[in-house]
Amino acid sequence: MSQKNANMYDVAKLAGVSHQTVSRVINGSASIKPETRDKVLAAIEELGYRPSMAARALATSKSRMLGVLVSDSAFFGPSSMTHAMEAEARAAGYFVVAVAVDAQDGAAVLDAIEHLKKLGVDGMIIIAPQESILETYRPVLLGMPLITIDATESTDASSVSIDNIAGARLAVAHLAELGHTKIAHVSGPNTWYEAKARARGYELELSSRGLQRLPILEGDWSARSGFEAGLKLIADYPEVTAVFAANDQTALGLLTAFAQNGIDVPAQVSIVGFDNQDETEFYNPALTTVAQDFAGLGKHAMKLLLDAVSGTSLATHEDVVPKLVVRASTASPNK
Amino acid sequence: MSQKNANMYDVAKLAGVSHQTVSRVINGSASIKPETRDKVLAAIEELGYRPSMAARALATSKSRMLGVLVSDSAFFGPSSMTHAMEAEARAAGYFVVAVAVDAQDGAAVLDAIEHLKKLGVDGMIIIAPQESILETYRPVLLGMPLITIDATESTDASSVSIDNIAGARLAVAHLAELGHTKIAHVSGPNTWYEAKARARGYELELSSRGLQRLPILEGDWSARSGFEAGLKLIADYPEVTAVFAANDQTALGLLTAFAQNGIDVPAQVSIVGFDNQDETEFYNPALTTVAQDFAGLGKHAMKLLLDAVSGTSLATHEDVVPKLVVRASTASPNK
DNA sequence: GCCTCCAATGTTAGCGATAACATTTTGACT
DNA sequence: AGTCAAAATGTTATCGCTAACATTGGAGGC
Repeated sequence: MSQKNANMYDVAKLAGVSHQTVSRVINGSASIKPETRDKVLAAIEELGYRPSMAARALATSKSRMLGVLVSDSAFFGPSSMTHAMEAEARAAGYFVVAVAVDAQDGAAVLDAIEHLKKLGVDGMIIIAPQESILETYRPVLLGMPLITIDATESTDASSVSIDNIAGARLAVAHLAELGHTKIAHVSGPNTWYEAKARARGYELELSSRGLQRLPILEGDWSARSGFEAGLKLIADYPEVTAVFAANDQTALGLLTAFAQNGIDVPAQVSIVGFDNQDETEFYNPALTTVAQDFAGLGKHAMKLLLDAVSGTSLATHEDVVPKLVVRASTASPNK
Repeated sequence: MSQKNANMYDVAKLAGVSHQTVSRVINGSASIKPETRDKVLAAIEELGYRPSMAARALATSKSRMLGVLVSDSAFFGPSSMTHAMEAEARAAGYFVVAVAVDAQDGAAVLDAIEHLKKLGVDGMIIIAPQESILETYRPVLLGMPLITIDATESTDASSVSIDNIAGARLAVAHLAELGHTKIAHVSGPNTWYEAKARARGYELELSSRGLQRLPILEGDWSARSGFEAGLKLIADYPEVTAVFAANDQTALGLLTAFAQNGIDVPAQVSIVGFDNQDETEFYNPALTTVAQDFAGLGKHAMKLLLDAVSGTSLATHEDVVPKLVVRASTASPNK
């Protein structure tokens, strides 16, 4: 038994045609007689032939590989997003190489991009949660199809974003409509686009309603930072009756801080999160939050990249609009 | 300006040497005069030359790409695990292509494996949480370096596992030592190795202590299933004073079910989770749970694969031992 | 029946690296 | 200085595919 994998010539010989004909069959060329195609297909089957990606890549200078650069801070969104991207790419016969790095670490990001270029990816998606990444490294990526997922307000055809401002406004509007007037915000780190956009949405909605803006407490997306912000709120801002947290984990920390201090949510304080992670429904109380369609976003971004790579540029900018999920952590304030 | 990327011959010409010498410099061959090396390196730098992975793969029949097959049920562990793997592989100059599929769907798994073989990966890691994957598809993978991450009791050199049985026993022992005698278990789906191993550990620890074994409630890892199990426990097993949940999310559901029914945790019922996700510290009350080192596991698995692929087989089976993190959700029962 | 044209297939030449072998330096030792 | 092995470098073939051009064989027009 020959261990060596069959190549195109082996298939050609068995099928009694030239290797080029085999190539044509594989690539679905138009002018192939059905019976020839069948012979070739049978030979392929018999030999268990699998085309060599390496040889194809060498001949076409297209690797059919796509790079995805993710921030490694293991948050909820990116993981479902990358899975969706991978599925989409795979369905189109592409391969995804995802690289996770700390977006804060410029050298690491550069290194990761270099790594992907070394591989010879045909295009890239960069999930750019922080300002640092985008502008600095764009030059390095010149000439390469690139889609970014960010929270900027750009309407670039090569970017996809969730409208964080709209999402934040949704959350704050909900609180305002319940009758809250002292609404605080615990933000994410303000080096992050998303954190800034949500904070911006918070401010915009407040001012459009003529409500007083309270100091924004800066967190770091973690439950711990939410917890600490909660303690500070209790100590320094007793007038606050509602808090908009930049993400669900922060909201969880807040929930715990209030619970431990005997403050009832939502009777005394209302809390809204952001992301709608699976578990939030079972927080105590169930969390009112802003739902993001991460998977949909990832899928859309990958479609754009696939378009760009294959030349059929249907690329359009799409703002994914988040929506509010009202649960038990919000109520009208006790006057 | 020439758009075309420089190749090895361009570098050779600029450096005034043969292309083979360039190849030697790149691959760190021993017999190269330092000054020649410097000339070549300078030329590489000047041209911004990057070796073509495709050409190299074709010539060596090694792609330097590794496949990782993950279950797409987006749980906590796999994501930190794959990140750790990717980092480890990248440091060794390898590329990781991760494919996420529903492990339950046999056709999808086969398809994913086929996808990776098509790419020509040099080896694979399969995170095999369910029985279905492993035995069925091993034949398809013959001859390919393969590391599995599972929860079996095998001590195969090509597998890595977290000792779920030991972890479960830790949790149950903790409860028993607090004085609990009626300890219930809410398991994961019993098609999963991990779920079965944890249930097994639960049973083993109980019987080694001569404690009564209660019916195991089967959940599906979700907070919802934990919640529902909690309601059933309250209705049907009022004698239960402690619950060991198969994972943290299930524990969260339990926490909520008890809270909503006015049952105090830990005063009336103690709860232990499994995984030690970041947020568990801020559950209300803070969750006692079994910590798993997912990142360490992923890193170790990748090291094994790298060894296997590069021939330097130092491969050893390693059982990663989880450890208990005691927090506020467990206490001695009120007699 | 001959020519044209097009569909179907074949032939040859790279893509950019490494492998294997050939050749030229170099330097140590007589 | 002359010899010879070892070190350094060069040459040629090859990996498995696609691109580009070349060839063949009928179907249809006149």
